[in-house]
Amino acid sequence: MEITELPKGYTKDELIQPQTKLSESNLKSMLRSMNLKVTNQRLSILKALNKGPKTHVTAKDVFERVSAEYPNIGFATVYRFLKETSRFGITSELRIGYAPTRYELKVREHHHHIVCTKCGKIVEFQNEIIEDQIKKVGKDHNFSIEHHIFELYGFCNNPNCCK
Amino acid sequence: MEITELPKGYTKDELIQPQTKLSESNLKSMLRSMNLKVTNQRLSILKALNKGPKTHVTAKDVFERVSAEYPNIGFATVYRFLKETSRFGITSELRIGYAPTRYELKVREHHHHIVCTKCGKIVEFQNEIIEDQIKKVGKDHNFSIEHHIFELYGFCNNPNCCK
DNA sequence: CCAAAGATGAAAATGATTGTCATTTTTATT
DNA sequence: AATAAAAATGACAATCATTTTCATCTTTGG
Repeated sequence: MEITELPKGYTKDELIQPQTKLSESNLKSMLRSMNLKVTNQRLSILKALNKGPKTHVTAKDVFERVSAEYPNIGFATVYRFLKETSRFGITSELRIGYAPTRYELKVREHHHHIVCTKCGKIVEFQNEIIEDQIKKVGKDHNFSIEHHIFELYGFCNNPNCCK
Repeated sequence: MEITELPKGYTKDELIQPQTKLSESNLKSMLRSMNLKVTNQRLSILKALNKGPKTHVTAKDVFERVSAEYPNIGFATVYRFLKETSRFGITSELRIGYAPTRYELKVREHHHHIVCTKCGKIVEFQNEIIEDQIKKVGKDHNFSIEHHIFELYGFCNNPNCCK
């Protein structure tokens, strides 16, 4: 199986941190901190990003969620704004395999993913030793590391995973 | 600067391992090990992959190199075959930022990349501690890890890097 | 040499993402 | 509250990497 989409949901214990509730004013100050104007569309997009249980969402996912509230919203608006959130560090971009880019609000703790290439299951993990090594590698090569991509792929050894 | 292409060349000391020369019969047995028929186009693509100094090449790069020898080769042939090489583990796919997929022959030693997001410079590195942790993470989460993506992004602190 | 099985090239299709631009909204300032 | 400048929006076209399709050609085992 080629991974082209993520699983529909996650069980709670596979998430590093449960979904956080963000108030309207939280969201507004997010926008202000980005020096962007506060619009209903943007608030709605941020709300969509913060809506569980699926926390890594594509522009299409967001578009669908927001369309319910704003039936006229354009695709470009969603794309444009998602890109800006990542530019401003509000979200992180997940680019796994050939699937469309996924966005995730950075209110969640820093973590990485293990992807099962058979069933598409995603499990999150954290590893301090790796984070320390990343800092060391940066120092050794005289780079200021700003961010990193780190994804593991393999097979989950679950009995319920498709063979 | 948004990274959309890699730098034209590498200085020797930034490469984990210099380019290896592969003989025609090496290449042919590669193809046989993939259970694929031996065609001039495929040999030419493998040669292109093995031609330095740029070791991470896009389908377009390969297409251009091979076109010199086979002016009629189709883009689809290149894409199709590159994808197969990666499926068979002959190459690894590099997907950095929004740039087109890059392929790299796996005759080179396993390594990762640090990408300067200002000037596009790429430096390769190896880190045993991280490799060990990857194994550990897989074990801890009951996954058989088959491969991983790991790329660092930041700024190279070189005086010659564009500010 | 011959007949599958497989590979190729040309061109169209796909699908995510981006660009354009006329219109509308936000917001700081009267 | 009215207003003007700056910014955002939506519709839609354009890009661009990658895939598909399919009719034609090659490879390869017998």
